[in-house]
Amino acid sequence: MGSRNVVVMTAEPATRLERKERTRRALLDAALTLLAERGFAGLSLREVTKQAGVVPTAFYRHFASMDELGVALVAESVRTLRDMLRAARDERAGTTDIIRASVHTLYEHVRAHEDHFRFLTRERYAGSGPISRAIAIELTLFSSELAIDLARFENLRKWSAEDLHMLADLLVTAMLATVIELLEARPGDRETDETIIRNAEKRLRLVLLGVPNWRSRA
Amino acid sequence: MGSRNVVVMTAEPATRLERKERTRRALLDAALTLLAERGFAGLSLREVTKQAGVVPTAFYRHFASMDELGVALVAESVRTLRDMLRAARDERAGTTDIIRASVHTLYEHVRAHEDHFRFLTRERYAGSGPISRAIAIELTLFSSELAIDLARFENLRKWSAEDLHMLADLLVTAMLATVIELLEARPGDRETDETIIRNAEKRLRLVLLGVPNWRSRA
DNA sequence: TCCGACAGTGAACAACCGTACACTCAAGGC
DNA sequence: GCCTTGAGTGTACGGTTGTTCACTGTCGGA
Repeated sequence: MGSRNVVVMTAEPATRLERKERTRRALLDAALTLLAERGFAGLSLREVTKQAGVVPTAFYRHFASMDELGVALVAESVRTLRDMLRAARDERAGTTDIIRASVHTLYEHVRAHEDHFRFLTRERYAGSGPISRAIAIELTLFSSELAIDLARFENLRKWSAEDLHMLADLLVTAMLATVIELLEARPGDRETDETIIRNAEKRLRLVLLGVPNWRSRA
Repeated sequence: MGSRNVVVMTAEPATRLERKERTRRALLDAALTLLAERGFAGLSLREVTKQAGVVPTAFYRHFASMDELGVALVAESVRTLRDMLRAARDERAGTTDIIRASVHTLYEHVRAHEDHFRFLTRERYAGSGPISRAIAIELTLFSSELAIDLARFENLRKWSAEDLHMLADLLVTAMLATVIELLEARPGDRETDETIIRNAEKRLRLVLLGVPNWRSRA
């Protein structure tokens, strides 16, 4: 009560563009906060602005509609996802157990950006709106990037592009399932986390076990 | 314009319970219809009753809240899912290509009950409400049933229960991914449908290819 | 130094929401 | 044949929603 506010604002707002960017961020963060316990469809413009500490009409200075705010969140969340893929590339370079390393980077990134991952996984199929569409597009791109990565492996050198995409999609789907399990786990439950990780590794191991024997059909 | 109404009501409603059941169905069907283009969170009680041709307050004679209506929809949709599993069991009994047969039954059932499958896949992660919880529980049960089925196969005789569940989960996840692809496909596009089916078969083939070489670790 | 641009304000609106309440009127047990 | 039960009606309410409009005050370029 007597203590100062927890969030300390960087005292002087300097330039005008910085001010604007700051409330834009406040809006995005407000939405992300509210999205912890509700789907995007359950958010109202007024709620978000209230949470951001701004009057409702100010919203329109930054976004034309809630959908536009949502698409911005997609872009932001996808960046997090891409960062993870890059980190996975780097991290597995030094190790022999690629699966273990990949799942580990996944785990770390999910725990560090729960809100982004929650948003992506929840809204992916939530409706037919612009947000689900945007996520679908970005996830296809993401899967393609992974396919390119996969093409470098010895076992996969002579796989067709189509089969590589199939494999990449399967891996992405499995990974996203793991993400959801992690997000639904009771926070701080170390034991559950390890079970989920072990399961994710098993799944990947099983899938990749089939790779050497793969013979593409018509 | 001059023609009679398309839907012909079975003229006399007979008993009172039947009447009640009929408007209950009307409410459920109204919801399913509206859910074709919106998420459950985007439905309002008033909308549903209007679509059902009933006054808003009549809703409470059947459900205490929209959530309760949603849970009823889960039960109904899960029944469809279970019917599918049973059909798959029967259908694959006569064939050698189990994968092809299973994917085929999946396809037929999805196309015959698009609304149920759309509801399940969309609302599965849509939030943290009673509906998502109900779906999660039912899907776990479903996965367990599949695991029991799997245990009968020669290749899987000596797999641990944990590994069987892992495999069942993986298969369910892959199947649901196929369902979503089918639901998102442009209706009536035969070519796209076949591509999706072929892809689904490939995915399953790859996963099951790893089975003979599986060695469970600590 | 002045002046325009513009991020944020505050009041007002029409539309919709869930729900309470008093009601009608036909079905079905006695 | 009467009387209770209860599915469906109609009105009314208080609250929330998205969006409009005219406004204020300050930052930053001329």
